[in-house]
Amino acid sequence: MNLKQLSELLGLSQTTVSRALNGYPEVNEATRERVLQAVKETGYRPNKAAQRLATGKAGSIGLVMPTAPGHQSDVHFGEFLAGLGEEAVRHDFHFVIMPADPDDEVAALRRLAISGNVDALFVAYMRGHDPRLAMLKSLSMPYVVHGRSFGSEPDYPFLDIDNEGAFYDATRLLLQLGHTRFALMNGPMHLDFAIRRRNGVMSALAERRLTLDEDCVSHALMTDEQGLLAMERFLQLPERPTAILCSSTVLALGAIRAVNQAGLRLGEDISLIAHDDVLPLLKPENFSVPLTTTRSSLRAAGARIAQRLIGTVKQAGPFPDQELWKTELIVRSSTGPAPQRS
Amino acid sequence: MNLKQLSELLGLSQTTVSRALNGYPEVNEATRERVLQAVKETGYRPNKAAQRLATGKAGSIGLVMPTAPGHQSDVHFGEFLAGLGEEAVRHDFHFVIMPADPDDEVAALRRLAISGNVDALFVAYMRGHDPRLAMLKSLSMPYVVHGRSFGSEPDYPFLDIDNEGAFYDATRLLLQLGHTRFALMNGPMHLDFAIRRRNGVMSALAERRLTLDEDCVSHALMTDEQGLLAMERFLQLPERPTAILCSSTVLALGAIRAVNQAGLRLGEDISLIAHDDVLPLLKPENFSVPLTTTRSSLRAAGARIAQRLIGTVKQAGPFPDQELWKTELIVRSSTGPAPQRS
DNA sequence: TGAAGCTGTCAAAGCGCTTTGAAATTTCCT
DNA sequence: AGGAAATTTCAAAGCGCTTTGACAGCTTCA
Repeated sequence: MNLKQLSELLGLSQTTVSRALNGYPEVNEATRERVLQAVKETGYRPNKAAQRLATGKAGSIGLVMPTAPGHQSDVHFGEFLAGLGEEAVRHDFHFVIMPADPDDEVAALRRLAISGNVDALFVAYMRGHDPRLAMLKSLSMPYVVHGRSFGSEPDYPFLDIDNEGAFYDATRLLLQLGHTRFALMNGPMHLDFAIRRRNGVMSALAERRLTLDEDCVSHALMTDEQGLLAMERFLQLPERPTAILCSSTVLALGAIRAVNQAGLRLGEDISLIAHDDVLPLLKPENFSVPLTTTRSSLRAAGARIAQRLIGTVKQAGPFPDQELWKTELIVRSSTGPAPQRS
Repeated sequence: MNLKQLSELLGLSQTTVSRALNGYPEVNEATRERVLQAVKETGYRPNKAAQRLATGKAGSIGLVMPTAPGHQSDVHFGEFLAGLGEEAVRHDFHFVIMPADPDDEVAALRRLAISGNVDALFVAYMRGHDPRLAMLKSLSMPYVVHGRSFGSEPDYPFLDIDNEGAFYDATRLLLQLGHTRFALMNGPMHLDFAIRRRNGVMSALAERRLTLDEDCVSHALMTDEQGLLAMERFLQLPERPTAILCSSTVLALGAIRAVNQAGLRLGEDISLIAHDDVLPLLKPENFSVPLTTTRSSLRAAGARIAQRLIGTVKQAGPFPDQELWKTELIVRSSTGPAPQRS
């Protein structure tokens, strides 16, 4: 069933039917009713590809999903998608996901943009000096970046959390508790958030003339296994750190296992603060020792970005171009005063 | 840059250029070279919407993502997507994801199919007597169901794991170890896999004239929090179960926390077998007490389904319509002989 | 009563691509 | 050399929708 058939059925022109459907004012209310009724009866749905071709609008947001055989999937991606979806479903938008090798991100993003399949782009997994930025600017298609790109001029639309501030505050809390030996369990080194979090830690330490030893930093995928491994390494250091900053509750999971296995007590021998993306499957308050965290909902960020993107496409008023969300520092039991030097 | 411009630039007709691009044999090799060269120089990309309109093929797989404010996102969804993506990227396919309220799945799926945006559908989160099945059959669009629908005639293309067999085997192992008091920590009751796993447990128990008490079954979202809560409930039962079957390693995470908090030892006081979807963020072998599991890679299932779907769209040979994958039962340390009756 | 202004409807063009069927050109065979 | 066959190219139609510009049919007002 297409427009033509429907209009023949009604004895109207395609024009009128189309207008009736799209809410144009110049069509008689009675006629519109009749059309709407027929749509219900026939189950007619406009062909999106044709609509897209005619209007240039597709009602969709494009994103690139990094994937490859052996490439670990990322919980954060799913959670973020849920946030995007929550908002998109309200506006009858959908997503076009282009899977791409992580090494091929720039090209994949360009393909997606040029394909004419999407109205706007969402970009994540930002790196330092990210090469996608230049391409996006040349594209004349709305986009929002989740995160930022360290080292690039911040002249693009983004939504980010204050990673540096979060880890600065967390570090200060631990300093106030008397800790002096710190370790950082971070995400992959090339990613922007990892760089900023590290900087946050370092600048808080610098204020006390402390430094972060190379041995006390781990950059790795954020899985519980990596958390376990990193923590085991830290614990074997001659000068064992007592304060751990951790880029994800998933990493913390493994880290805590290592702490337990070493016979140490969390919140006493070892203090730990993790960043909490508010993943529904892992609540910091339910850990056997509830976790002190810096918190910011990944899902909320997704919903907000979808809102901005869809709003821009629909030309529904201006949106702030750049948003920096503060994180909350929530103190629970995994942090405590530094143990007396043994 | 569109086809017309490109062909004018080359002094060829649109037909010839189109054919050259799409690998038709009736075009001179020299001409094809020239066209390919021009494409490189101009960066021309065909408009997908137009292609879709003309051919009826979109190069995309559609799926519905259940979402709503407050609706928990699901790790399994992301992992599955990674599997689909891994295969799709090889064939230059993409995904169209339609977010939809979980109560609106049937309608959302139909909208997606009729929109003309996708060539094939992937359907998950199957329920008992799933109403989507009838709709899919009426659709004349290829689809593959992940899972099955308990209570419906299995006359549709699917890929499923042998949930019943997995939990039957797991239960038998525990029976052989002398356990008699069982509990099952399952996913949401209406979902097909939950029904089958429960049946697997019950039929193994029935062979020994044992039953599964209502109090010893929990149906809930598969998060660590629900695992914790369910296990706490089980542990307070007057006749405490000693053998726990668990539908996910994520649930197991919480469950084990509860076991520890109760001062019980996993693998001694309590034996536990969990189903392992091979989520990259949670490896059963890294648990403080490595977990005995039934294993089947969700990601591999995703890749296989993508393969079938894409193959069907491209008419690349017939695929088996129905696949039932066996799971592996991997014994680690979380299972042990039943403790002596105290 | 006729010009002017609304309303509601329509025919047709156009979005960028593929594909059909025909035309132009080249190659082959007798 | 002459005609058939094969090769290469093309013009035009069509995919299903939106939108422009025109046109009837009614009101309205001087």
